[in-house]
Amino acid sequence: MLDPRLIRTNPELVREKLSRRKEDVDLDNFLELDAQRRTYIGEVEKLKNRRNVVSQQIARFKKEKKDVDDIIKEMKQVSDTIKEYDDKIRDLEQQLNDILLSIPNIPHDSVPEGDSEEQNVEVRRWGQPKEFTFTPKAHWDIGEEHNILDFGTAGKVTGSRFAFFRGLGARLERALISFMLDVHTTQHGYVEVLPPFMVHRRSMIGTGQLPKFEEDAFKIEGTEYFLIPTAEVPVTNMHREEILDGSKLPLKYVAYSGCFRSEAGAAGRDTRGLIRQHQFDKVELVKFVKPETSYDELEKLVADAEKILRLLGLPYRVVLMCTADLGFTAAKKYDLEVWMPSYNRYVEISSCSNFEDFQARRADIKYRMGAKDKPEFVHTLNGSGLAVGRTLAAVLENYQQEDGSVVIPEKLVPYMGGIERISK
RNA sequence: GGAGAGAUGUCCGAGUGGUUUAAGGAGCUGGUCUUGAAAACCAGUGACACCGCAAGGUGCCGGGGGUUCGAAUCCCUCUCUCUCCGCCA
Repeated sequence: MLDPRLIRTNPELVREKLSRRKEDVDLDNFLELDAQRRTYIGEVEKLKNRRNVVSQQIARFKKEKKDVDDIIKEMKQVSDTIKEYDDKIRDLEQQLNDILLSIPNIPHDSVPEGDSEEQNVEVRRWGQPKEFTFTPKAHWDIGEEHNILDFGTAGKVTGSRFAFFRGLGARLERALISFMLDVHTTQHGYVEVLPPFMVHRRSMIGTGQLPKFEEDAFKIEGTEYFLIPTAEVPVTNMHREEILDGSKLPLKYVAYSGCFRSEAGAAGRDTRGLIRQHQFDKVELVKFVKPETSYDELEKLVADAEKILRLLGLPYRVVLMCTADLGFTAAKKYDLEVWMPSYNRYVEISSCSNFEDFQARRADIKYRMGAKDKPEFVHTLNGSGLAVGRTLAAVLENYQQEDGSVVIPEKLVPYMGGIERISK
């Protein structure tokens, strides 16, 4: 959510900044309703003041046994008008809020302008894609060969875009989760959280998944609960409607969760394998920071996520998203893309964003330095550290051997109970 | 799922329709006293949000709605917490 005051006082600036997203945003309606709202508030507050004053007068007069019928009759009138204006204001505020919730975040000035993913900018690469002496297999073939991934049975039991992990596949998934959590808690200072996998509507609005993208989410029938599409939602909303102690910032959390995405519109892409599933595991990093540090914190967040790929020895690159590929809520976003041999290209495995105060406004998360200071909105950030299913896919593909076996990355061996290789 | 109890300012806690539209205490800030501190005493201080250039005003006693000239107080509804029962990993 943008600052309504900024829109009111400097609509041209907002318009110009938003135009970099190549999206048409109508601010005129907002400005019009906003002006109306303030007019009504001015009127109704005058009346309320009169009501308060006269109410006390009535009490006094009654005590003195004076006649108050006329005043009460008049006050009835005033009261009705107040109700009328309050209704009007409520209605206007509802409309204004709906508009505010549907306006995307303003891109940071350092974000390149673009109208498609073509204009995303590669920032750096790490590692060399391995030269295979044979034709590398796709991870779903490797997985089925070793009977560690089973998509067919998942189709029978649930439907398409679900998977069974079994045997060493299940163990590898679990090993990756533990490994990532351990690195982020012990080396990067994050506090581990295991959140609810369902949240109510207000939380989904708080982080920006709703109201615009309801068709992407799974909703539990007969309840107001949504399956979380990412741990970002419950973890960011942990501090909703709170005023945090500024001296305790930044707050850093790492959370494992299952993630559930319907992505109704995305059918047809990446239909095979683990890349695009309705349910997947993710280890998510979330930070609450002071505004002046948020861009430094974003760089650190990216580095923390990169660390996992480095420790696993998976080649990757970092890409800065252009304005068209930012998503609704981010002011700036980097993607980490891991090398996937069967795709013969880099594939997104993490997305790290600074939302500035966009989510903080929606979820009402503030901080205060001293007891006398005014509370201010925090900046929130998050990033995958990493998407676990895709990491498993990347491990299978990058570590496959000519004989069909898969070598377990050194750092994962302790988490695999000493197993160094998956083979038949 | 059933029954009951509760939700008040930073904290504790009073307050069942109007004589301060949040008492009293703690805390916090300043002062007196003291070599210093504590204690005591005196004074001040009540989150937060909105409107306004400002003065000031308005809202806020878990959320929302209603009754009334007037609601923390009465009514409806929702949420959460606690206790007991049922069910259950």
